[in-house]
Amino acid sequence: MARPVRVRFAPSPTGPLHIGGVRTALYNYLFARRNGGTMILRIEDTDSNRFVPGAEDYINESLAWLGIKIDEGVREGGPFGPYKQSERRDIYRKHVKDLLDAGRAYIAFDTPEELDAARAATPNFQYDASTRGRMRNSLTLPAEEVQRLIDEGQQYVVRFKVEPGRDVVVNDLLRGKVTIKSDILDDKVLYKSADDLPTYHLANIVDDHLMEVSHVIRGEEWLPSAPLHVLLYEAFGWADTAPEFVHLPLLLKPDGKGKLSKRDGDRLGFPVFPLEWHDPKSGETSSGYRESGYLPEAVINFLALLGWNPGDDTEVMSMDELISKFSFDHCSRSGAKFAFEKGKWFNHTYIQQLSDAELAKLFRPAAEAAGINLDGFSDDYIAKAVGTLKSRINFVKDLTEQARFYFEAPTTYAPKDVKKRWSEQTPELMERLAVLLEGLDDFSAAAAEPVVMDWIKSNELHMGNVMNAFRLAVVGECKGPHMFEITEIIGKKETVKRLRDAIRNIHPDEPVV
RNA sequence: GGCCCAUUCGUCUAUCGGUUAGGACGCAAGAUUUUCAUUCUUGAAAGAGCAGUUCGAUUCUGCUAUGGGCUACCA
Repeated sequence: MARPVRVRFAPSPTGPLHIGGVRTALYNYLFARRNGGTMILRIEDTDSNRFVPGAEDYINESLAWLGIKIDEGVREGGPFGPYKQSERRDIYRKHVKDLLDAGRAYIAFDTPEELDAARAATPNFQYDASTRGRMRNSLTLPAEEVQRLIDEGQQYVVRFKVEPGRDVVVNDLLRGKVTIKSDILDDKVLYKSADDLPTYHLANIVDDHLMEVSHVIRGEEWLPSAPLHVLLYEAFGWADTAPEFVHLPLLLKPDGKGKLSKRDGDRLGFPVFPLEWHDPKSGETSSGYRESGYLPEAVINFLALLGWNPGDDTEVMSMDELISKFSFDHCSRSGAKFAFEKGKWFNHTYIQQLSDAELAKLFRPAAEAAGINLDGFSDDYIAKAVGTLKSRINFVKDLTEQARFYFEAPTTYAPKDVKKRWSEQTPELMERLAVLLEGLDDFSAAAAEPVVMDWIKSNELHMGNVMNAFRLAVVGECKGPHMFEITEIIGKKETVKRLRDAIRNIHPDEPVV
């Protein structure tokens, strides 16, 4: 019974990888690593109509960014290739023929129009044992006629012949035995002559068998077709090596009804894709977690906990910790609303674990995008600057607003703060402060702060008024890190300059727009 | 319509018949702070409903309700 664990993630290249798909990939990966198994990436491109250029690269890049490592796949190779279904036509053709020869499948010539007509004529029409006898297929047509139609180049499909009157049992690791009657299954299309490609169902079973997949871990949307897959394994005579099934609950909309969709992200302002995606057809751009300033570790951690828990209260876990704790025993069976608020918190938490230098590195591209000119500032300066802001941000991109004053002197001053903190006497007070600061030799926070505090005390000044006006002059508004951390970083010259600029430029009496 | 799956605070979840139903996010209040945050403390907040099994049900069973999925020559 104990055979090597081999799992696969099998997306179709029909667009960017959805965050729900990412979670499915993650659970496959965690399970594989936990059990010393193999992670396969198989590209299921059997729908030639929906193929989207760039989607496959996107999938690879996304998984790489997230740290989900593939052992066997199109790029990685492996002993069970090819790993792209469109390159496995010969294999599928052979297996379709096997099924046909064994009488487990048949050829059907009904056109889409004829099928539509049948559906319109019969309520709840289904192509199955009760209707196949009156359709145009190799069961109803004479053999010569079938051959003639094929020779004529008529397009056809191969349908699976589902025998009615059976209870089909799917053994799901999460849900136990799910039993359904074979009567409600239809004769699914397994192969289309039009593009010489199988449908998902056939390709999936053949590949999983040939690739010796031990566990099929996929979304709940596949549960209804799982009985068909069980029947297919039987028909091929592979029932004894059929994989275990795990049907994962779906990711749902944060509000309202239904499963999470691309639209929800646009509507509620969070990404539903790991990476930014430019649709080659529509030309529209969808935001990604990476470009939105999420750390891959945070996305992984957040996603892992949407439908799984380690069995205790631990929440912040690295990939290695997730692997060491992962088990389907602690997987939930119900859909999880995608509450991205907690994702923000995870990102905040992971940012705290970054060193100042690491954060500075991430800040650079974000600053550039926001039009902050970092030229002339040393790595050390930037690291110190973002370091003072680290605890205050959820995303790297939050820095672009909050860190700006480290690189550009304020040109405007928040009207609300001016009104509250800048009185008639303030300019004179600030000039005295500027003079005091100019006289300092050591401008470090540790040295400067006590001097200014003493000055305030000995002159019986109001600390709140002094410090807030000071802050307003240096930062442009009354918020930000500790004042003397700021002044230490920007230095004496810049601090004094900003003080004098403010004295010159702030005019609280002027009406502000 | 048919079939299948699910149902604990607003959200993600713990509990594997006996608990004051725990944690986290978010929210509120307080403390800290020269500002804004951070941080810390505290608080409000849940077993869908009805039957049954049982000495005892959030936990097991059934029904109802609700939510979700599937019902293509898409995956």
